[in-house]
Amino acid sequence: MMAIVSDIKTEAAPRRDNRRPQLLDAAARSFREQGYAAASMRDIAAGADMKAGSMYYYFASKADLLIAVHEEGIRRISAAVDDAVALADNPWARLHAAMSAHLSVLLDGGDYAQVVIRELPLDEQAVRERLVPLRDEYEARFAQLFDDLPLIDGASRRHLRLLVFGALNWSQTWYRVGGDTPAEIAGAFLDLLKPLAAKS
Amino acid sequence: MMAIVSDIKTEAAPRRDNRRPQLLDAAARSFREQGYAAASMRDIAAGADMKAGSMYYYFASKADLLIAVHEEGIRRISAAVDDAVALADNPWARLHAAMSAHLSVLLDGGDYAQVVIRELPLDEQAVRERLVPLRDEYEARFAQLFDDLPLIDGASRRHLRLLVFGALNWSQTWYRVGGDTPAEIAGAFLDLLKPLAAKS
DNA sequence: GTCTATAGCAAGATAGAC
DNA sequence: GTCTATCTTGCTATAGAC
Repeated sequence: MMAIVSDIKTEAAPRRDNRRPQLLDAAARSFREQGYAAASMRDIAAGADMKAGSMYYYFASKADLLIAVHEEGIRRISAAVDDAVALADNPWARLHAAMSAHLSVLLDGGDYAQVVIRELPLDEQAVRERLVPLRDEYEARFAQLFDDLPLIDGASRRHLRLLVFGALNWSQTWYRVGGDTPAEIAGAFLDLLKPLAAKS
Repeated sequence: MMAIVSDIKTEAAPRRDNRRPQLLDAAARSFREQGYAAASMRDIAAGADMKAGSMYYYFASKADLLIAVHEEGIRRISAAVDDAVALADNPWARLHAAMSAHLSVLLDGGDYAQVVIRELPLDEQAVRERLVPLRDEYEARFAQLFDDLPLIDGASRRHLRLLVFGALNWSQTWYRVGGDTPAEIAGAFLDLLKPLAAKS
């Protein structure tokens, strides 16, 4: 009997942290639109229909908010890339799938991924130390994909990775909706590099 | 007689705008180290051994300071690339020279060029409208260099330019002094694309 | 949990003495 | 030209009522 009452109480308890997701969405949007330094806690709170003071119930500081946005952004883009890679069955197809997924999330996938790529606060050393490992862990997937490619002798896998990954991330600056799709961009870049494939 | 006196006075007059260059240097350094939004006018002034109020004699606003830094940065990197290109005598050599010069200025050339590449204030529309044409004019040089390459059929010059130029600019994020030199990076990237050269 | 109110501070910019 | 002093505004973060 007591156990039943206790269970009912647990089930009926209001969910905690109910509005944390909206707050995080609003933060991601403000950070993307204005940059981390220029975004204000008031604006972020307003984006979640909240007053500035209230958000400190969920996040202790603006830096914590940025870290949480990065974590969520990395989680999303990692999942998208992993899912896409799993469907491909050879090294070049896996790389193409990963590039397409990376670009899709970065260019059409909302605010989180764009913040991850663009916002590394240059001062605030403590924040950098939290965020850089998140990025490195994500990028390690790509290093593996490049290592697995069968290439002609003399091709530098490291420079190939830096070339491609840099170009993908820089695409934020020139991409426009209505032009090439992410999959087309990834395909066009890879076509330029296919001559490096080893003759089988 | 009067003319002579007048000439002497003109010649003896103190040079105007004497400390504008130091101020610009200090601004470039602060913008690079902290980002435009996070840099403060007080810090910039202190970097030129000046008080904050004094710098408004030279620049009417923080935005004007950023525009002036961009203009000087574009001037420097354009001159470096033009000089390097002039010494090369075929399309691939010209592109390699341009890439090396671009990277040298960007990676080892001080604060101005890094600000040009990295700092486009996301809000402040009026500032963007001043800065984007500066960048576009610079980038047009590279478009010409790619158009001049003799390539095998089917290679997209536009995507090749986006691939290479993006990778060059992104190199700021991974470049470390003591690793590859700018010329080596440019050479390694181009080696990966040489299979696209048309058979002569 | 969310609010109002505000502490405490730093920012960009201006005024006027020198 | 450069200074000091200050205006005005906006910021992050906190306190305490509800």
